[in-house]
Amino acid sequence: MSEALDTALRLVRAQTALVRRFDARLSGLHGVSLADFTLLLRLGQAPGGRMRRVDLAEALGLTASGVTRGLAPLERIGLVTREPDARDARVAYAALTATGRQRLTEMLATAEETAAEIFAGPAWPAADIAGLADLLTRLGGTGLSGR
Amino acid sequence: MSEALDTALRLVRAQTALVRRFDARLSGLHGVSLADFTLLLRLGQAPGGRMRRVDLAEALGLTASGVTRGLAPLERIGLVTREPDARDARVAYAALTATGRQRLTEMLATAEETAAEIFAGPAWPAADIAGLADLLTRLGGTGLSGR
DNA sequence: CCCATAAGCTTGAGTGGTCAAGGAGTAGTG
DNA sequence: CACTACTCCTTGACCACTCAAGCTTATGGG
Repeated sequence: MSEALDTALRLVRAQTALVRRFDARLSGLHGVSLADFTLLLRLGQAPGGRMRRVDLAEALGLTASGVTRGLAPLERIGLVTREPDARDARVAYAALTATGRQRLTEMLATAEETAAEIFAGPAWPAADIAGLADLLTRLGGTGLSGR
Repeated sequence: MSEALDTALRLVRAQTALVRRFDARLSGLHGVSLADFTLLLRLGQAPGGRMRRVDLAEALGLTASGVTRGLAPLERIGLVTREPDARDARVAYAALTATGRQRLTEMLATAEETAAEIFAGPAWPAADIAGLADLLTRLGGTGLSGR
């Protein structure tokens, strides 16, 4: 088996472990999944705390319908609201509410902790973390702090 | 946002892109998903082409029930069979059939091609692919050619 | 020998996503 | 101004997986 295929499969495998770890922490402390958190985080990074659903989908690597479905429960619990666009009646922005923004900063703290634990220890000097981030960026996944 | 968290989220994002790409190719040419392929590949690497479901689950990063559900359609189309264990009546091995083994080698070829495309170009010297594989291995996902 | 506990597997219910279809609105072109 | 083609979003049907519960078989200690 080629190194390339092996690497790709390792990445897929590593992801499931990561996701499980984040999910456990986030759902235990805040009742949200990693997917929920990522969605909120992305909103939080957008100007005005709001984005069109289509752009959210692109940023998260989901389909439009995935976003619709993911947003629904977050609206129900009041972390996100739906806002119309004055110019274009087709678009429905997803916007962080005040409590959404507050809860997000709490979640962010535990996500940071979790990430720190994952990359803790002598096996993970800072340079390697940065190196990994760099390699992953080349893989086409747009990432969260770029665009 | 810390580099660690950013890296973790990038990895998650990169995975969805990778999976989509493999799924498209594999399902187009062979009618299987990446998950199916990985399962078959793992079986193919095991001595005798067979494994206990529990071990398969561990190797793939799934739960036991995930394996049960994933194996079912592969049994239906005759790529895998169920084999009892002489010593322990609880265990049901999953074993590649002859046609399963043959189809697997075809799938492997297209998976290799896909991986090669993904890591093609000057952005991906061999050393970086190996480096990425190494970093991913530290992340706890057991990978497919070790154990 | 019997029982308690544990291992291996499957099943029902629920979740989180996909895809295909469709409704509503916008924009460009004759 | 009308039509066509496209964009944004949602919905129904489905799929892949999880968790919790349960069944069957194994095992070790009294």
